[in-house]
Amino acid sequence: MPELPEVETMRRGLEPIVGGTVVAIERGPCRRRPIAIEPSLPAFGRRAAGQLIQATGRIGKRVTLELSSGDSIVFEPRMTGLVLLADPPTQDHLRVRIRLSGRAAREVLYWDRRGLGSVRLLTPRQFAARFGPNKIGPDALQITQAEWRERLGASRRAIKVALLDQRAVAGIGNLYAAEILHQAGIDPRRPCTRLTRGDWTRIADACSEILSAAIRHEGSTLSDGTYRNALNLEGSYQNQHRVYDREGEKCTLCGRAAIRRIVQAQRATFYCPGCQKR
DNA sequence: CCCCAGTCCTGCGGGC
DNA sequence: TGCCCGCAGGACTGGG
Repeated sequence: MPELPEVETMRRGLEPIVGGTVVAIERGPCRRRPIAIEPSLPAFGRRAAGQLIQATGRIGKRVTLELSSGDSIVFEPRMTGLVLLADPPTQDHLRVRIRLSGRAAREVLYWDRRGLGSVRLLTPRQFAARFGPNKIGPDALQITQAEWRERLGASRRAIKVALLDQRAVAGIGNLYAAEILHQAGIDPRRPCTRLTRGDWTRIADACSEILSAAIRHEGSTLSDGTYRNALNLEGSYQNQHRVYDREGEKCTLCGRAAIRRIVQAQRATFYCPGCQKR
């Protein structure tokens, strides 16, 4: 968390600042260990100041602002980062403030409780090096059925583990991997090599259905309450989860089996042994 | 190619 | 009731 639906919701919330101009970037009041900011703030400010924000974008789980200079501001929220146009949840974890001029919001804030995220200003060359096709796979909302098979079909890894590989497909994290496989009716431990053409079709369909439904609900705000959209409002897709964090509960799809929790690649995996076939 | 453990970090909830 | 420990997992690294 946040994964593709949450990051896409953040991006959409930033649309009002398109057409605005960057005035300055400065550190927020947070006095903990600083997050990764590149280049250092003075250079960041010199290069970004005066630039028009031409568009918002998203690369997997990162939000981007495309500047008229060709440079991009890239926010990577990791576990607890938020990109905000509204007041942050606390002042204490407010890391970066980007002041703007123009019709809409006066500033964009980057807030991050755990501070694992980053804010970067990348030249087109740096952008291409970090996010080229050899570094990051097709977006989970764009990937075609053929690409699913081509990119993952030969892997001997368990399908759940492969879904988390951002070089294979970009944007899926632990929560949505569980929900997608449940919807597709596939056991998370099944090796990719043992998936049939029909399985890949169901994964492709489940992926677009689950992620677009989650975007419609503005993402999932879990019990820790961290995730918020750009206006600091909670999402509601957590109410639609069928397996994630529901260990022991009866599956709402088959109505019979209890949801199980296992560990794969050091991460929790939730699935329904009744609905999801090996 | 793939796996595992460790790293960053904070807040919380389980257990005693 | 209070305190400590372990867990949450996104991206990355180094060793096997």
